[in-house]
Amino acid sequence: MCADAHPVICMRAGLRLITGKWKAEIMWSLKDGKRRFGELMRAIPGITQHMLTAQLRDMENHGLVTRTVYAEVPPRVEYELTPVAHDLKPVFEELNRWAEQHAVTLRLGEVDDPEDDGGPRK
Amino acid sequence: MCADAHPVICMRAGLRLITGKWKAEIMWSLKDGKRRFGELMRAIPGITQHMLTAQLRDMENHGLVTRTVYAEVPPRVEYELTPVAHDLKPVFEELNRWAEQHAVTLRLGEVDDPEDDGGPRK
DNA sequence: CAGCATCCCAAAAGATACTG
DNA sequence: CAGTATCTTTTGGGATGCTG
Repeated sequence: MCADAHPVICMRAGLRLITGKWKAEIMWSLKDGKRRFGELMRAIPGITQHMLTAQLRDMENHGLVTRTVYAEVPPRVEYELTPVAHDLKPVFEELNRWAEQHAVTLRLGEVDDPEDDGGPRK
Repeated sequence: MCADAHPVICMRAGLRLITGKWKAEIMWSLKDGKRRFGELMRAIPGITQHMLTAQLRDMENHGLVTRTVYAEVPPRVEYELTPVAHDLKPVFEELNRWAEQHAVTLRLGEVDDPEDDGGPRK
């Protein structure tokens, strides 16, 4: 279905699923269990409602998260990673290892957004 | 320098370095050794000169490939992965494993480009 | 609370033509 | 051969306002 082509084609398709400015952080925020929409907003500084909604929908369509709506007032919606998404853990672990190991060489500090709100880096 | 923030921030920065429609395929084409510009063009169907040049320059700036120009006529330029890029192998291996394992669930066949040139799928 | 709708901008990617 | 230079298109991302 995919492996009949070069493996790299399959891989590239997979890579696209976890690509996007916020997907990694969303998954990171969900790795320990369910989270509500508002919790995610607060857990991910800088993201807008629009983007959070969009990326969650995207991930939902690709089977990476489940969305559960509770018929209550006020409304409550919970998101949770699927087993498939949890299976990505080794990928992220390897990536993290690589990124930290070569952070200096890669000048990772300069790669990402200059969204420095003036506050200290923690 | 990067690990002082949440690990996910560092990882996201690293992820951006290998993100792009062609980077994975370029690295794949270079994994067994040096290649000339024209060889890469032929090895990566669909890529344009413009994009190949741009991505190679980008990767060069990030220390993922080296570019060697030979003063000959006709000109010859060879590209090669750096050790840092080779170190990405485990990441790609895990990603590939994940993608192939869940190809059906993720419907990876529908994710990527519909660049079906009319020929049969293999 | 958890969104959707709308408009807008910037970055990524692609087409095409030209060159040392 | 291995690129540059332009231009156009596509995509991703963001700001703001409204709503069940």
